[in-house]
Amino acid sequence: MRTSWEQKLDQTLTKVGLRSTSQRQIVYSVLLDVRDHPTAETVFLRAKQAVPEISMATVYNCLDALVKCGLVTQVNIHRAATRFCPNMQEHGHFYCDECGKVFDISMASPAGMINIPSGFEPLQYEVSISGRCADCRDWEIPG
Amino acid sequence: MRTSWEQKLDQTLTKVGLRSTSQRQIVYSVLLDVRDHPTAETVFLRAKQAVPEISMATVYNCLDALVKCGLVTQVNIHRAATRFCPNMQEHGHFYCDECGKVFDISMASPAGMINIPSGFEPLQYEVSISGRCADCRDWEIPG
DNA sequence: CTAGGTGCAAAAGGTTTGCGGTTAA
DNA sequence: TTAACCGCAAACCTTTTGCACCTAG
Repeated sequence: MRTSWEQKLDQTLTKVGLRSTSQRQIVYSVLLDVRDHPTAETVFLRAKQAVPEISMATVYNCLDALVKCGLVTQVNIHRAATRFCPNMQEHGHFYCDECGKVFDISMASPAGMINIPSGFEPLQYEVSISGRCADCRDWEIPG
Repeated sequence: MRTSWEQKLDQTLTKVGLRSTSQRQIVYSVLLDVRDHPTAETVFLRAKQAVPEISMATVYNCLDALVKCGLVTQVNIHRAATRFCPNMQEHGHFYCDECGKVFDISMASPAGMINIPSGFEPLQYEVSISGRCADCRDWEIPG
C-alpha cells in the first residue's frame, strides 16, 4: 500500500510537470526519514543504501525537482555545501559554527518587518542565524 | 593628507591584531567607491587598475581581514560568488534572480522576532530576500 | 628581527553539464 | 512513442592552500 507521502509526492511532482521516479521517491524518503538537514553528499550516501547504482548527478536532479515542486527548501550556508530540509513551514535556520549542525528556528513571518522598496517583487525570504549551539556551549572549557 | 577612512581602517585592523597593508587599503577603497556589492572577482579586477600585480589570493585575504575586523559584510547568494558590502548598519539583502543585482534592504533588527532556543548563542543574523527587482519587473513583456 | 602578508600556481570542494542509454506517461 | 530522466565522467567556478619571498611593526 502506498503511503500518504508517496501519493503527495506523485501529485506534487505531476502538478508542476515533473515525473515521479523511483529515485525521486528515495531521495524524498531520505529527507523525511532523518531530519538533520543533510548535504547532497549525505543524501547520496543514504540513498545509495537503498539504490546502490544511484549517482550524484541524479541526487542533485532529484533534490532540484523537489525544490522546484515546493516540497523541499534549500539552506544556504556560507561557502559550505547546501543543506536540504523537507520542513515547508516558514522558519529560519541556526547554523552552529562549531559543530556545523543546522537547527530549525521558529519565527514569525519576516515579510511584515521588512521594508521592500516599491516595485520589487519578493519571492522568497531566508533568515539565517549563525553562532554556537547549546551543546557546543556546554562543552566549552571554562576560563 | 590621510583621509578619515584610511585612519579608521588602520586603527580597526590594528585593534584586532591585523596589519595595515597597501593591498588592504586598495581593497577597502574599491568597496567604498562603488557600492554595488561586488564579487571577489570584481574587486580583484577593480583593485588591479590601481595595483596591477595584486593577486586573487591577496584579494581574498584582504576581504577576509576586512570581514574579521568588522568593516565589511559578506552576502551569501545561493551557489554564486559571495558579494561584499561595506555597509555595516543592520540591513537585509534583496537578490534579483533575473539580473543578479543585490540591493540593501532596511529593516528592524530581526533579533526580536526570532525565537532562539535557550542555550543557543547567536552571533550573526542574515536576512535575504530573492525575487525580481523593480527594473526587471518593468521590462517584463506583457501578456 | 620576525610574524604576518603577498603573489603565484596548483588543488580542493561543491555543483553543473554533455552524452548515450532508459523510462514514465 | 517520446520528452524527461538516469548514470557516468568530465568540466566548471569559486575559494583555499602551499610555498618562497617580502614587509609592517
